[in-house]
Amino acid sequence: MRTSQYLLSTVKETPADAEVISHKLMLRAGLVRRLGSGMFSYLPTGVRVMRKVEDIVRQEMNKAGAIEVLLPMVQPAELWQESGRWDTMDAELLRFKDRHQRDYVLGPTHEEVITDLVRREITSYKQLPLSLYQIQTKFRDERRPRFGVMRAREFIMKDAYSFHLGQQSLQQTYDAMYNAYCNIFNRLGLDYRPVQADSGAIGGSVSHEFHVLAASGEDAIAFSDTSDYAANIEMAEALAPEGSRPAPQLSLSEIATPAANTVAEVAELLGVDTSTIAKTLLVLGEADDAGQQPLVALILRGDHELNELKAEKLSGVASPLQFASDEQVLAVCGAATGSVGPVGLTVNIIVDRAAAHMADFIVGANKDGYHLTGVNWDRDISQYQVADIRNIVAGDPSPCGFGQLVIKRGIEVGHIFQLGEKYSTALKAGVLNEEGKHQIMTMGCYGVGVSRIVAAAIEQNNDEYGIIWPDAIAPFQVALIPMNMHKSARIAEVAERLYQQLTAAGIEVLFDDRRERPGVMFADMELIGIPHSIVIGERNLDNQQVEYKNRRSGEKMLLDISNVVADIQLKTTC
RNA sequence: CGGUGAUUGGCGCAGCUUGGUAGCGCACUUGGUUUGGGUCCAAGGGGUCGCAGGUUCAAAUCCUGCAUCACCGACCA
Repeated sequence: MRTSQYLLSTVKETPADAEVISHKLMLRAGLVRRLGSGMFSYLPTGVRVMRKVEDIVRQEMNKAGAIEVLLPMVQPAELWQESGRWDTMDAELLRFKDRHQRDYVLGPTHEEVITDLVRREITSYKQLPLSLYQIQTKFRDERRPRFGVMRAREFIMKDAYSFHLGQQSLQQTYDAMYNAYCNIFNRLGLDYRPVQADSGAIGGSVSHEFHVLAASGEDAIAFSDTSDYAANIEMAEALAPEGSRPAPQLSLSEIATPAANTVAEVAELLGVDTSTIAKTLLVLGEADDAGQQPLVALILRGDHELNELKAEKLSGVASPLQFASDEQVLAVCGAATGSVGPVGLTVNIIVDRAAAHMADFIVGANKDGYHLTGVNWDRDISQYQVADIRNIVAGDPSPCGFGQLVIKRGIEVGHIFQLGEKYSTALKAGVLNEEGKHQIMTMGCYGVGVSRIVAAAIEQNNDEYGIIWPDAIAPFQVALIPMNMHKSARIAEVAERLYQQLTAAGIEVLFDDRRERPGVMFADMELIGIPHSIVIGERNLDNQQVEYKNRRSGEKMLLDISNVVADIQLKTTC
């Protein structure tokens, strides 16, 4: 490609609305332009990168035995009513009507459509297992789109769905997909981790997320410092502290804590560490037969945070988790939220494992402006159950039994789920099994955020001059930069010749044939992040040489013109 | 959805307090100059100042409403 016949669209100044580095660089390097909130046009360079990512994903999907399809983005509401998600999904599902006033949705995901397709096409167990995938545009009406294409409303996703006669078959495909995902991210040249995850609203049980590690990531991931264990921070189990609980030393007494309502305020007032205080959170319990929701008290150590996901999974706790109102708190314990405590409380009490290990601790006195000190389990509070309801913190022992947890941030670029029969049951998608009986299929689903990968790769690979693409997804492999070609016939001749030779050898070259000064060319090629560049100048031409420079390492060397193609082939393949 | 802020040429911004001819840098066009790291000089084109209403002799500027966008949070996963 010649720059004179290309749309470079690089800009010097960063548009004001970009916050994260990938967004800034995607705008400056001419990869995307914003059309509206969370919607982006892809310029030629952006498309080239996206195609590279798609090709790798496509190859690995095919290798894993999945077959490519293409499903409509506009989907009739009936299917979503049939699965139940028409009612359960919130405004993230974009709904609209056609000219006949029929309801439609803009597909945020395709479980409904694929399950409908498969239930019509597949009738026998002999046709299973079956894996289908597509690479296509999705639309999710995010409440707050941000970080450029990283959390856009319209984005490109690879979504695959597998259909099985039973769990064992699903597990096999799930494992194959897991490996395919590892292959994908290895080939993309990204620093990533598979982590255990919650399956959330999509449904199902077993689930892994694939995260690209980056400080700007929206998700927190917990890793063991000595084993392979990695989990979404919401999923990581907080183990009970080692050893037995210390014996009570102090007797129960009441202390005035005027104007101290938070754990931090109480700790400061009393001159103690927040870890010696137990905080009591009142939430709604599960509705009983009469529709009443009794309150439930959740007790945590003062320095720990409630994990809402863990809490709402407990029986007796309402899901989604809902905190008690001020009136409800007052009615149950006779004090405002700042002074609630478990002593004498008549509701069900669920204690975090770490909090259950405390002795001689401090709690609210259920009396405004007072706390209790020297509180001890069993002696002062007899009825309670213990559960894991907190977020893990760095330094906690790893649930796998090896090492301590460290917390890093990641960008979720892939997510695989074992869906089970959630959608196949709702849509009555079954086959005749070996006994000739109708049997509901078991499903898995597997997503890769293609456009998000582009941004994530930039988050991980950039410097003060711009993007540094991994070779596998660079828009061009080589930048060919002639110095003042318009003034030197022999530079023009060498440049043209190298361009022809490299292109003929199947190498993607961006030949900067603009009549620009050298500095402009260098700056643009570095901003775009082309991994290898060749500078042709009078300086080295007398020796029949050109200069090579590596974008990532900064390594420079002289290449003989006669060997350029072979040398570049070596550098781009290894 | 709550909070904060923004909206002036393609991009980045000033002007608004104190109403009176719409400006700067980049980019673009033309000529010259320069040529191994975003040259320099000169000339030029391009803006109903987000929209609607109000106040005023006069509104980019003051008032009211609306829209759009971004950031923080919640939500989602």
